[in-house]
Amino acid sequence: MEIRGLEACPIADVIDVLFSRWTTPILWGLHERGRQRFGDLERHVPGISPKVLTQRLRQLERDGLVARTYHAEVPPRVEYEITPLGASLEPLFGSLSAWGATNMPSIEKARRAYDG
Amino acid sequence: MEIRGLEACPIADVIDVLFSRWTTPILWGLHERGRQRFGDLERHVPGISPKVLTQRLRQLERDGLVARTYHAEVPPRVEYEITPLGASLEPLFGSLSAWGATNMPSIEKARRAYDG
DNA sequence: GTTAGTAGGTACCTAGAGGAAAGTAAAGGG
DNA sequence: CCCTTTACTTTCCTCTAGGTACCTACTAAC
Repeated sequence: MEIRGLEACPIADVIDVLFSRWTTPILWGLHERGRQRFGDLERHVPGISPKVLTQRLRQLERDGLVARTYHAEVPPRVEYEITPLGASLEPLFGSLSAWGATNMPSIEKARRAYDG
Repeated sequence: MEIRGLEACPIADVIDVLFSRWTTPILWGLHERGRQRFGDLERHVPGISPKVLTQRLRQLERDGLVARTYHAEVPPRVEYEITPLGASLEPLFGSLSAWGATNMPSIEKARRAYDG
């Protein structure tokens, strides 16, 4: 990773894709409970509105991280699932989770020290 | 406190710490060019305003990822550097960068397919 | 006395993200 | 003819993050 000379952050675009608001809870929900319908996601991602859930799912679909399957029934049924590209995030999220488990206590300690 | 779906996503709090806006360009700049002054950061993080740079530096300092050193001179001189806790992010950012290098082409391809 | 140079602080304002609530489509059942 | 269900879509509104511009303290040098 020799990006010396580049002033912009080289992982900025990756972060935009992976960590924009609501994306990780959605991906996590799909990863945890597998393929599921719109209403299931709405129920399991606490606090999200249907408008924003639709927006984020469209974005994830456009980025190829989530696949949408529409069943032309009445009432309509739509299923979402993680694509192989989305599944390739698993080790990344794993190390993120591991870093958090190791270091979040230090961060909270630093916060208490700073605030006190 | 921001609601990102805390109950549903176990890495939500880590993401709030590491990937809130402007934090990674700042950390990257400190990592690339080492200890530096406020004005240097302002120049090297393109587009950031002094107000927000101050806000983000205070947040990073509070979280223990960045250390601030104030020199009581005239004119004042303040230096920022990454702490060991901040430096522990290097492998994480490395795998993030690697994932991007491997998969961003797939994402852009998916976007073109979706748009077309 | 006034200017330069640094690291902010503060007041004001705007843009845009997101919330709430209502509307839409479709087919079958009553 | 209306009701039901689902997955949105649309409209309206709010709220806040962030931008702009100006203000501050401090001393040396001119």
